[in-house]
Amino acid sequence: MPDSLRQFKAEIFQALGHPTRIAIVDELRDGALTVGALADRLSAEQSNISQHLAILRARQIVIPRKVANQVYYSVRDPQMWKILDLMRKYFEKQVGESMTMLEEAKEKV
Amino acid sequence: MPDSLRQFKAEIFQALGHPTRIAIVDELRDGALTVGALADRLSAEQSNISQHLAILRARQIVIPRKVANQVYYSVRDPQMWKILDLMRKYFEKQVGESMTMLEEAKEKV
DNA sequence: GGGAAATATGCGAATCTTCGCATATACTAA
DNA sequence: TTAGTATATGCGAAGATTCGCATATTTCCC
Repeated sequence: MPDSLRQFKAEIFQALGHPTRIAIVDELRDGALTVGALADRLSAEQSNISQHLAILRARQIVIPRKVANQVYYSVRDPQMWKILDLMRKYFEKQVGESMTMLEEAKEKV
Repeated sequence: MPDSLRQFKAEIFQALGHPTRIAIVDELRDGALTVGALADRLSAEQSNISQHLAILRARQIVIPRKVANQVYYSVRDPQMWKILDLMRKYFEKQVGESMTMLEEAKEKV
């Protein structure tokens, strides 16, 4: 794999490597939202959300659309959902396996 | 989405958010490798690779198998490849769109 | 047991991240 | 223009990451 691809992947992963940013991307599933709306929904400081959006924007994960006074953010590429959904499946599988291991351990007592 | 899932996703993404760790996971596609082999292939310090492996291990992305003197690492869940592959597709689509935009910009000159 | 090889860990320096607060900027409406 | 709302940015402190080097630990072999 070329270095450039690794670098790109790492940057995207890193951008997604924060709970608040995951939450932002998730909130945008049903369509664009303003910064204020995001801050409300996530109970976070406006400046904090704005900073996280700046990171997502820099990686082109999210794009701004200015309407009058406000800025609507939306996820640029719907494929991003697929990545999150795949990660959810991964999570469920991991949890399932952990449960199985716990059950097996219990039986051994 | 529950907070726990967000937290989990963020932790996995963050673990993948470094070029060296992407490279490690990629090198393991064809099977387990020892720490030394990884350090060789990636031209990195042994301790550095070991530290990155510790991070991947903590997130259960990678599992160690001790054989005599050495430790073979392998990726725990093959679904991890799917996530990386999806990210590659995402990359290719993004690059494609950037190229298109460049072309369009060129035509306007 | 003693020495060598493979891996993990401790440490400190440099860098990066994250947050809240204050403030700048952009736009609206009167 | 002035006041008000929405968003972005600057700043500094606290904490996290990353790296190389030195060293501890484990295992092997003689």
